[in-house]
Amino acid sequence: MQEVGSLTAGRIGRPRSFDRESALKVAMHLFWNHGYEATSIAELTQAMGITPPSLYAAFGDKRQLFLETVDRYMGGIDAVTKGVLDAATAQDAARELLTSAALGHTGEDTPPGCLVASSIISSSVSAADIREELAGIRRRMEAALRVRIERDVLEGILPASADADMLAGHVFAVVQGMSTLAKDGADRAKLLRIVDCAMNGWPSPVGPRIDGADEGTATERTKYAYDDTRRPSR
Amino acid sequence: MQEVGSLTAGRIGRPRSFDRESALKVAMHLFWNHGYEATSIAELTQAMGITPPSLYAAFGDKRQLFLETVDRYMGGIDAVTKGVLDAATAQDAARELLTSAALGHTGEDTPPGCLVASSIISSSVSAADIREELAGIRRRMEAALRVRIERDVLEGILPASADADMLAGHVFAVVQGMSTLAKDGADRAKLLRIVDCAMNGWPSPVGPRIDGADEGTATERTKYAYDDTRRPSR
DNA sequence: ACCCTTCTATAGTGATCGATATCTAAGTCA
DNA sequence: TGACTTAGATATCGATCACTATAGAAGGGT
Repeated sequence: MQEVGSLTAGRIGRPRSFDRESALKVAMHLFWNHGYEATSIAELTQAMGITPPSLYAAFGDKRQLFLETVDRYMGGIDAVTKGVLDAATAQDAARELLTSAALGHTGEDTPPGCLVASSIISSSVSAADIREELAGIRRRMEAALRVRIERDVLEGILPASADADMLAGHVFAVVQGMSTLAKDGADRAKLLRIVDCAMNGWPSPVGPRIDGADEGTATERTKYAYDDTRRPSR
Repeated sequence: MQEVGSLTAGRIGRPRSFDRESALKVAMHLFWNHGYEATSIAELTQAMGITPPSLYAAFGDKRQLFLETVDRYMGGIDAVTKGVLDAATAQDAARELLTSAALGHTGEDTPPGCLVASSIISSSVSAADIREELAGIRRRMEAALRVRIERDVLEGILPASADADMLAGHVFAVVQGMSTLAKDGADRAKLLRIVDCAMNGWPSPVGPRIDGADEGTATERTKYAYDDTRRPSR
């Protein structure tokens, strides 16, 4: 996904006259607003201030451009899964995922909803590969959370009756659903209360107290400073 | 939405050579699979076994055809909201909504996911009205559940601390999210367990026992017989 | 039988889709 | 400065989009 030539100091030939990074950001916002298929090359080039040949030369094609915006949006999917696995408890990881989603879906300077969630639904036959790619991202994140939950069960932090598959599935169902609600106009406060509601169903910890475990509700923790250059969640 | 002439016994002129009802069912399945925008007139006419002029004569245009399939899918939205308001308790209504959704999203003879949820996301500028129509359907159902919850609070069945807006929002976030999970291959058992997880967060009833209130979990209640001619949920 | 109405099929409307061939402008190197 | 390399702009590609004008086919009413 990285340009080869951009690493070399002196490029021969005419240098690019637009900023690739800011153009990518514009494209991300467009995809974020309308989804993958509903965003046309014409819209993209107009908003990015470049012509179609420049877009194709710089980003490959529409598909690659979209996947690159997704990668930028996620801040690297590994960052998300790593955050889940590194959380103090599985419950913290779940709450963190949900809260990040609620905040990310209602940013002031970003379109409502989730870039990935907005594009994962639409499924014309030609975009089946895009859909599968996005589904894979969600599955990897869900798997990370599931593994984290199972670890807590093994360590006795969560009761043995805790169903990791169910809990992780529920979390990502809520993440996905909050994106739609945000697109329909739900504000940040409502989403954060939904996060609290979603976390109410978690089994109580049974083990010893965990250092650094955060038991505060999402609505108490609106202290996040969010920008759209690095987006840690979907 | 009903044809005027179909009510009169003897129609002058050549009668329609295809079954309107079964053609509508085919169209519903296509929209259900790919969403509103990703389903083309060419796909529709081919699958329905008719030509474009016949489609437009019988159903108006693509938009009206889709809205008619949605109406058929919901079995009339009033049926859903009435079911919510008539439930024994708000908690029963919520569980019923979630269970119906989990079952409807994983029917054996129907596409995975939800017809409405699959089309509510994709939002090209030209389909903004469709999107708003679907969002209105969701909002009306959510409002019905919210009213039902507030009634239980007033009657002392739910504690005064119960947040109706939050609880209703959470339910429909899960409904929406389950549709995506189903499209990604989640099976019925997983969705039903997610329903149980979602209902775990509900506040405990504080009032006297309600006759007919059902406290069973969704996974115990897989006894539903589902067909796709009447679809009570999204 | 005829007329009249409606349906169906062929074909094609302009618009837009993603993607490019071609040519010119604008730079870096020797 | 001249040779080389790449970016940008114009124009357009074939395919597909939702939709329809036209004309022939097929039935009911009398």
